[in-house]
Amino acid sequence: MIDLEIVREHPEVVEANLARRRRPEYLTQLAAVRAADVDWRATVRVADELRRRRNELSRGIAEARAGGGPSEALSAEAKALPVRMREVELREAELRDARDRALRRLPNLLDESVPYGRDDSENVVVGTWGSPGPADPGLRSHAELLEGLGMADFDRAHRTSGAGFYYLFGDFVLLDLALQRFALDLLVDRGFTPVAPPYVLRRAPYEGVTDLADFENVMYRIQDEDLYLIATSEHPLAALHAGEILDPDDLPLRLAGVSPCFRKEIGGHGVDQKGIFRTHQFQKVEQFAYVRPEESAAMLEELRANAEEVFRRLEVPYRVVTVCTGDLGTVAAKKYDVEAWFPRQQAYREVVSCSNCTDYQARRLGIRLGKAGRPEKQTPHTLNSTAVATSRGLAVIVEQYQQPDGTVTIPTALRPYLGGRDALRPSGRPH
RNA sequence: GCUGAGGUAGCCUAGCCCGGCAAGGCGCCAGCCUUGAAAGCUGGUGGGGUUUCCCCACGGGAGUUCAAAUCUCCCCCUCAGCGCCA
Repeated sequence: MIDLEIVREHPEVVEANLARRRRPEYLTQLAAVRAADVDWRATVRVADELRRRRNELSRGIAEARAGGGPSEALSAEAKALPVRMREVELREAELRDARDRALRRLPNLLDESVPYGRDDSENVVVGTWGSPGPADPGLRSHAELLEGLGMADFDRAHRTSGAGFYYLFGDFVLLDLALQRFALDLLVDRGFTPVAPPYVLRRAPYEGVTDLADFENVMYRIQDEDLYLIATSEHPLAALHAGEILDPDDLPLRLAGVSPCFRKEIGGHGVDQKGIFRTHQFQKVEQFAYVRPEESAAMLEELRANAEEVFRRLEVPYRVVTVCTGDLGTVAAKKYDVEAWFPRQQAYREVVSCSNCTDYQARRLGIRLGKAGRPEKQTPHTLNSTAVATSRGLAVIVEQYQQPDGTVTIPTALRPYLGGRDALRPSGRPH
């Protein structure tokens, strides 16, 4: 959530920033926040005065009784006060709630370097690596290849669990684990601490890490429980320090989350729907960092460099885009996507999302900076980035490394994790 | 799931039975002292406001009352023991 102080002191700055997101309702919401805040402050004064008088009378009654004197006159006035107070305090609470609800719905302030644009077609390419191969009509989709190898069964999974789920088999399962371990080792080398987080979160901490629309559209809820399946380990990693005071000397904190991810909304249409590119469930190794405010811009580049390094070592061509103002999510101030080259589709598709959430997440979670015994008002920044998601990461490897005979060569970087296997070959799993 | 104990400021704790301005310790900040530091001493150390003062804040909410940390009701969370369990 945006700092209320900034809204009060520099409303024109906030307004100009929100306007860049090209959603007029944000400006309406901002106006609502400001109006409710002004009214709230005025109402607080009235309520304060009533409470002051009541406290004064209460003390008078207590003193009169202690001195054995009469207190009836005071009591008479005191009895009349609560009626008026109830009314004013109700108004005070309503205004505060209205202000806070509207404030929480406002998106993060955009970083100045975010390009202005309408939608993902106006994201700006900031780097490419490797060269996409020429179009080849003989190339097969990853789903087709995996089924041919006996390493995935989508049809049965659709019957047991619905579209968006899958069974994986044999060496492909080992490849999945190898890819996770490969990414994790790379991060550990670079100072990250691996974290196995809880796969469910309560609603209260969850509201701190994401916006409310996600509860309707994205998250699976456990029936009759106040628990939601995580959509990414970013969420439990952000909630990890909710309500705490972090020592700036301990920052930056680099965490590498490993977990399955569950998402109801998997959206979109396009070629090769079948497979593991868009799924309700996948594994992900996630980078997460808590940093001092002045460090977050540099940390965003660090996380991005790590994500790029994963795909370089896998020798998968990719490009990096800066997500434009119209396509940026609520929580991020700036975001890069890494898009890997899918040769059959002849297209770059998103495989990594790398975000600087600045103080937006941390403030909602009640995280502050401070030394022991000396909490400060300043809020740390949080950042997150995919290292590798082993749905899309696997999909692109299969497409990129497919051979004419239907086998799939294993990237050199992953072979040490696979006991010397150099290819996925038909497993002979009976159908 | 059952039983019990708890939730008070950055941390730890008292107050609750018996309603009347939230006490104390640690940590932290400042000052004094000191060559310097420690110790010691003094003051300060939650949020807000129209800032000599006032209001709010004791897990959350409702109620009783002139007045609630304190009494009543509902809910949430944590810990311990028991039960169940890979």
